[in-house]
Amino acid sequence: MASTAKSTRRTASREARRQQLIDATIKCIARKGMGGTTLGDVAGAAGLSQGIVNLHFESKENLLNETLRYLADEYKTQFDKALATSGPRPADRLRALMELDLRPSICDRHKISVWFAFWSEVKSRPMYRKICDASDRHYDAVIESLCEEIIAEGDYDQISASAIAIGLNAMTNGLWLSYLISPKMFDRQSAANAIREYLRCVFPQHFS
Amino acid sequence: MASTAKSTRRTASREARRQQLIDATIKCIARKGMGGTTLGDVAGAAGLSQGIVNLHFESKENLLNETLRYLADEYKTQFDKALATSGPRPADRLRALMELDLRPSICDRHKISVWFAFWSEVKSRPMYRKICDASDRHYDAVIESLCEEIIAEGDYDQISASAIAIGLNAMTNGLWLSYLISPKMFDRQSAANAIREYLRCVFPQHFS
DNA sequence: CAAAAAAATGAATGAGTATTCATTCATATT
DNA sequence: AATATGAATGAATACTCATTCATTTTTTTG
Repeated sequence: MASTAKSTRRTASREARRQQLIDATIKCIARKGMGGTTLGDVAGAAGLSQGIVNLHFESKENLLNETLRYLADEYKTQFDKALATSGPRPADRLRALMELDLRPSICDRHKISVWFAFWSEVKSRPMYRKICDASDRHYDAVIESLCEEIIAEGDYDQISASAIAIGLNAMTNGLWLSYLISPKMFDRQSAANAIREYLRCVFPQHFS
Repeated sequence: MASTAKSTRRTASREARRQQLIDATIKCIARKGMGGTTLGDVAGAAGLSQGIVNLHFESKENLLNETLRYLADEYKTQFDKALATSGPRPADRLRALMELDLRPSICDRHKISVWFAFWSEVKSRPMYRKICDASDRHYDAVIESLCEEIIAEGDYDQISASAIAIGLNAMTNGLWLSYLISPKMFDRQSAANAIREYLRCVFPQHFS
């Protein structure tokens, strides 16, 4: 069953329980899609009872909002950490960010399908857009300023940092989609190749 | 409306009715998301009655499969046409394909959100994957062989046609996502810039 | 034109689902 | 040991939605 391994406690702190339910939600959306996920499924996956989600989250809508917020926070944490632990040179930092998106903990088919589930409803649920938009702009800005530094360092003329940043960001998201649709054909390896080839062509002095 | 202008006929050919319902489905998914779309909504959007979908499609599952198939066919038609009407040189043909993905009839926020809705359920609905996977591989193969021709033509060393094709494909899909999430910030213009910049760096002799 | 066939309607059905709430139970406090 | 607290349960409720089907409307056929 699902409630295993945790402990023999039947009660947990409010925060622990909420996190457990968010984890279960992610698992269910990956397995059955956003539309196919019921509160019963979520409670079941968490090894808990029927009414538990409403007890901790009031409504399904709220649970989904919090789940997206968790995914966004989780990504931001890893993003910041990747930047913090990377070398000082802008090329190293950019490389670290690109590697981040292909790390197994992030480039995981289950999680990717959950991201797409939320993205697909961005148009009908303003809250989803709000959460995604804010983060995305931030990542774009960071990558763009790294590109600017690299351009300033090297002998690169007539290259638009903004266009490169937008393209890089788009490429990583698109590679996730390829992996989601054709996991056999587009593994992490070929995705890494595509990004490496891109960086090699744009910034030949820095990436070779 | 869809069936208007023709005549006062209240009945339409089987094919016309099916298409009308598929159009209504696309409209509903764009407006309310995949999960929020009911058969009542679809019938209403088509200006027809409650049971109409089951009459023409047997089941909701069937309607959704056919809708995805229609989207895939529609894209394939435009893809083939773009290739057919483009110049003979591989660089021109590649440019034509890239422009295709940014054409308003394809890079339309409603339609994009529907694509994402289907993609997000690829993992839980094998049929969706089957439909998407086959087309995607074909487009990748075409783009890859164009890249190979371009590489053979020019003085490009150590460039992997496969990696470039995968990257290009991923980038266009990713740009759709950016447009979906931040339509104000990522318009067609900046998307076109990102692709142009990429091609300029990879194949400088052909794209400048 | 009459009869038969086909298309469309929309009310009824029943399965499924989010939400509520009275009750149970584990834990902490006295 | 007795009491208090609030987490958790799971049956009951209210509601939504896909599907069915008896009936009506339209088209086709002989």
